[in-house]
Amino acid sequence: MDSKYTSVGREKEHRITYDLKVKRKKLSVESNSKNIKEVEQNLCFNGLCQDSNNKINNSLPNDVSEDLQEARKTLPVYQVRFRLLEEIRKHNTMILIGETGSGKTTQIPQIIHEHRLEGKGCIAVTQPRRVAAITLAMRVAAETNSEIGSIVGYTVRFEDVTSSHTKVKYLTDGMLLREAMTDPLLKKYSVIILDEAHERTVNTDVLFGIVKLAQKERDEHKVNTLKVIVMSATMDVDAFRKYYNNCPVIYLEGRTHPVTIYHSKTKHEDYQYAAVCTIFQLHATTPADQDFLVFLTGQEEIETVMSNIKQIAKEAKGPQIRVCPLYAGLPAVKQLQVWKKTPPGMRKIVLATNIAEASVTIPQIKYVIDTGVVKERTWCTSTGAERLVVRACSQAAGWQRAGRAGRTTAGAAYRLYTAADFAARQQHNTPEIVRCPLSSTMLMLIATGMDPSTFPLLDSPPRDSIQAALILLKEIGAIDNENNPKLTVLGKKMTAFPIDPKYSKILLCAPEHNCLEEALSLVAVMSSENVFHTPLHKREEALKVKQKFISPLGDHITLLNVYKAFCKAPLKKQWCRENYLNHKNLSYASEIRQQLLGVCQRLNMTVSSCGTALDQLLKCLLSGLFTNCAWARAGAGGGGRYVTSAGVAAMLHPSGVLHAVRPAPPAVLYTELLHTKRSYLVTVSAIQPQWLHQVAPEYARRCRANR
DNA sequence: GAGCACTGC
Repeated sequence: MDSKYTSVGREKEHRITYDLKVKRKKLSVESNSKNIKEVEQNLCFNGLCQDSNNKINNSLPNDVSEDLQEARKTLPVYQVRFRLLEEIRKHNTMILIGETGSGKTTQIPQIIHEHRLEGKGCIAVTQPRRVAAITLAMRVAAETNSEIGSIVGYTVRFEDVTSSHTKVKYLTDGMLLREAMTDPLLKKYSVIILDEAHERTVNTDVLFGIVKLAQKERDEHKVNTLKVIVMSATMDVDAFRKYYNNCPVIYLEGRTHPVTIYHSKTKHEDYQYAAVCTIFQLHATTPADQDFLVFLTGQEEIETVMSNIKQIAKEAKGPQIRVCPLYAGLPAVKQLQVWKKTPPGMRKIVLATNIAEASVTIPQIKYVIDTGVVKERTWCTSTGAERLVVRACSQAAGWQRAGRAGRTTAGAAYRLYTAADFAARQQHNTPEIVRCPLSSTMLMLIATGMDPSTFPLLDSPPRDSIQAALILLKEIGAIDNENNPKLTVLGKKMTAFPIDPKYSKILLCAPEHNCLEEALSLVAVMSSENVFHTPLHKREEALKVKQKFISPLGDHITLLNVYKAFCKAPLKKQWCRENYLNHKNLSYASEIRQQLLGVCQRLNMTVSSCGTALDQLLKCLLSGLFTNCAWARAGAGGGGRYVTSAGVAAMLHPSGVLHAVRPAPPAVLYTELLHTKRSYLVTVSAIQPQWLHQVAPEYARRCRANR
């Protein structure tokens, strides 16, 4: 609450209007800005451009398939289908660039299937997100007038809606990766379409390589040919072409409404402040039915700006305002507010994180206010510490954000940074694979029979990062050595679990500690997202209700208590609301538990409970997380200061239950090392130092030697 | 005594 804005609010009589006036001058915008439409048109060639109209509408009436057929015919893709077919026939690999609304994702699989280009095989279309895979499949099933799960189906985690005669299958890229672990040649597919390639998720990047190798090998061994189509919005086409041996690139026109871009003339020191000023400047001059979308970096920032807007709105001219926060950690019920229509004469202002950039679409947005920043997670190879850093977003992200103003009508985007600033930014987001931990990915590659040192990646991660992942896998016993890694028996079992390898190690060790029952619950919760929801202004209350779950043993047992209580609660949604817990994430954890239990049963593991002997569970946790130990620093007065086995000085995070405990435990295990203002251990439990010798003797000896 | 962006199996 200590923001600069609060002080503006407190002295509102004489300051708000003054500041806004000043800002109004400063913020006057350039009108010679680019128009997204123009940019799109410049991208078209090859005679494939047609002007047309289309939108995948989620609320489509599903009773009239004739209408759907008519709608299909108006799509840009439809107009050029024969030309496209010819290209697909001629080439086994191609890149297809198409903007939003070109219809590429729904139509191209259908066109291929209508002409039976897939032969006896199946057409796979990958998506980075579950919802997209599901809704696209449903749309295409409706268009082909077929039952979902027959000709057209989808596969996502927890859900497989396909059958033996499915020919067009939408699936998440993670799902196709898992299939590749049992069949690296992906023989059941004759066409694989990798969609949203520009997002460059780890999974898509790995798939690029898997598919490339599968194609080559199938060619050499005369197995049925594999056609690969990489689809994307604008992206680094040259790099992609090179990667795919100079394959052809085809451009399709999309259909969005024109969006006018405005840049600030001067640099703003404080983008939150500039955002609030811009909001009220637009608010005073535009009709109430035109909604705003503001891009911010996170929960706290959104909450601060929200309360500032509410304060200023009491004084400001213009229509009534409804402010809607939107971030992933927000309970689903509150997220829904964003899609609720406001009464006439009331304006909706959505304050969102990156979630609104691609994951969700809000209709009726007329103005986008882009602060130009994003919060990004980075990771340090040598210490294993993670950082959340606010940094300038890429040009591609800037265009993506601006495009959100042109979904329903022509709109405008206000960039709170200068045109020169924009031009100086990096063109594309840094691919995730070069900035995240790779142990899961490496384990998966090895399980698929790939050699991590020669596997073709479009962008290679730092050598350290690969090395660190292999060392960890060796450490937890998943592979036999780091240089020419082969899976061990344990490692093979680990790959059966769709979770972090450290967590699968915990589960695999649980039977010998007699605590698989508890380990399953805990690993499921740890694999889900944060279950605690702490709104800024209700923090005290949220902390108070948390008390009843707290275990003196630490955060892990506390999480277990939360999960157990959740399972027992009869009215779960209401119970979660009362206890400041996130229902969505707890339900997700319970689905994960179900899935993990299935894997354990297939592996014939004994599911038993340690009852009140929670030491057993902590030892078991340690057997997977033994590289995450920290020891209290000798002589550090007051306690709470630790040093990790990698030698990083860190403190217990104040949100943890051990934070207030005195004397501080001499040794702890932590789930996460997070660097913000200082280094903190997050999600921590106390351990007996001798446990480390029991569960990981070799590692313990080396630690001792180093300390 | 401080704050976690977003996906996925």
